[in-house]
Amino acid sequence: MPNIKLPDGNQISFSKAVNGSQIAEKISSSLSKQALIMEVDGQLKDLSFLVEKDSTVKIFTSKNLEGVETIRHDTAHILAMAVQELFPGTQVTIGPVIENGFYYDFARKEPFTEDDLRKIEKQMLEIVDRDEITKREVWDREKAIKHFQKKGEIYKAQIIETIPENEEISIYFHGDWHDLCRGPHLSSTGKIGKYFKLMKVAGAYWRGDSNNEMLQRIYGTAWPSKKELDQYLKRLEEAEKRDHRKLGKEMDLFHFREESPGSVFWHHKGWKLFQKLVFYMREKQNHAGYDEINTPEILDRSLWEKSGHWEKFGDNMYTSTTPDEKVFAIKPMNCPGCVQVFNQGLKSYRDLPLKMSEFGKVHRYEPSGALHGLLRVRAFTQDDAHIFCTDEQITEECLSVTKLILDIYKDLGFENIILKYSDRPKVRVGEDDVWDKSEEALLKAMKKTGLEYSINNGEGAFYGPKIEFVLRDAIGRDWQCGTLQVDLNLPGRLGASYVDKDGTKKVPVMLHRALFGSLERFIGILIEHYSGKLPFWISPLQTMVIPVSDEFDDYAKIVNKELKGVGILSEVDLKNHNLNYKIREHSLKKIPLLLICGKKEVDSNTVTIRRLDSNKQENMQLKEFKNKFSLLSKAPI
RNA sequence: GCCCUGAUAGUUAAAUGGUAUAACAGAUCCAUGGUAAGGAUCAGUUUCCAGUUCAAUUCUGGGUCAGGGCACCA
Repeated sequence: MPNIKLPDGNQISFSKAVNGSQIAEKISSSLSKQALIMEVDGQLKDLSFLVEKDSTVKIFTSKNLEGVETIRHDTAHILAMAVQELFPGTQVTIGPVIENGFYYDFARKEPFTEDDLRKIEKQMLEIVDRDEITKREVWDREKAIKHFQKKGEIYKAQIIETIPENEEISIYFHGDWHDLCRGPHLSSTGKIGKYFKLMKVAGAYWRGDSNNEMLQRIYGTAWPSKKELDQYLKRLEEAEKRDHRKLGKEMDLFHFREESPGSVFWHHKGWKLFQKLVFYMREKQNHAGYDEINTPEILDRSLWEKSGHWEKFGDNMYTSTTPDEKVFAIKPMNCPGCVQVFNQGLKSYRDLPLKMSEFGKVHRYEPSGALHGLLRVRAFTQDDAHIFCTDEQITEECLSVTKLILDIYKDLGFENIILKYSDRPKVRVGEDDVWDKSEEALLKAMKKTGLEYSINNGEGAFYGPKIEFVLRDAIGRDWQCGTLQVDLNLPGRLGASYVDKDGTKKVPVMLHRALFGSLERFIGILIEHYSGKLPFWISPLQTMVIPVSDEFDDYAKIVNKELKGVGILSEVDLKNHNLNYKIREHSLKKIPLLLICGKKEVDSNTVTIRRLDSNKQENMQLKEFKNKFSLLSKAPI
């Protein structure tokens, strides 16, 4: 006699055990048609699950996230089914739901081709049309392992072996085809609908471990309706349009070449953008009490051995041997050099906190497969700083770093920030009790910020725990940028000390922090966030002066010169093209303001402004324009 | 580093076992123009190194780099 409690508070009583479909039908006939999956006392279940005792039940349709995810999960299963029908002998492994879709990993010698994907899609549609009923069975563990081993499904057998003892081994059937799965699933293959697409094939290690064999992963997307599928595909297209590698080329900002993979060749405009950001940061940091320093790029091996980098970070370091056989390393981090600056001269507790900033260019030998435009390079400039302080000052300094970071992100148009906290990694230097102290101090500071955070176990730096600042861009992607690390190890290893109140020498705490992280990477993110349409003050070319015809070249040249004179980044286009042509060209190059000069402007000593992405015309006295926009062209400090 | 896919004027693309095709950009000339392409005339050791072949940009092998992933990470 189960009493079923519904989310709206209503209760329905049944005279005997009922399944989800029957409950849905009782609620309304339209719900029974749309029902996909249900939740019984907080656990997701198949609609065929029999509810025997009093329970709270929620029914989900494709309007709920749970429903959509089940559609994706089922689509992954049907993908596996289709692959095994078309390519017998292929082993199935795992096929989880991911954001916007799913993937399935297969073990098969021959690679899947693009053509194969289209064939598989066809087969999947056929399976949907067959509308095979889903059946669930619970098997004995040993029976299941033997069964899958016998079938040649070695990976599935391995998965079963790792399922905890207290969990059921459930097998889902669609006709004869069956697979190990926790479930839940839709009631038949027809329920997933036809709005899915296989996107790409990729390699992926078994269990995500690079020591294991590589499987073939097929990625797919699935949605409840054609409209949603089309919207998703459209969004992907839009994201491609703002790819910083494409825009960087079009806007003439930078390029890469074979002679130095992962290192940027900055063109003039890209470098201007870079310098503007550095200038802005420098001012911000000066105001926040930092002293800028600069340290060598190449340092003797012995320093890296002392700091621990040689042992813990050596695989990522470039080294160099001189003609006289000395071994140097090109710095992968700025910290050891900075500690050496701190070590010069005696420091008193009165000097602390001492904040030293450095725009340090570092080199890291990243795995070739990791390189990705500006977002992952081998040579990059950090807006780095190291804060030397006492134990008691840690929390306050961490808070002031956080404030600075949030302030800067806001100026650059990012307001949506989350924090990620990472504690001690496996490969590390220092004693555990020192780590205990560092982790506690950093965690305390982070909680005090009141911002949303998540915890990543084991992902700290080798010398200390860290907070990472993750910002969300205009199209909802997350980028990890700033970082803040508490380090109780390196100062001691490199012999840093200060004289305390009582006259004894003490080892200072060192905080490592970067605001953008890497200037290169941040510029990549900025370009994508703004689709190349950078705010006026950061834009490396702010105005283009365009004469209506060559009769007005002289006036255009004067305007250009006057704008440059007040610090506006301006150029004049005297090429032999008509006005329409030039407007199109410079709009595509994303120049914020086009200034048109013709007879009207010459006679009245004005310019006509055309803003990027607007076809409105705005006439203004040249003098007024200069006053207004020279102010706007400056960084907001 | 690992898996898959690629590499052709400055850019984006097309084609072919036998002289490589176009658009745009660039240069020159004509048109002197009012808010997203006005018209005409001029350019590649087809990524590198081998091999097969009378002949390779095309087929085969290798290198390098790039793209999509995995692993790694700012």
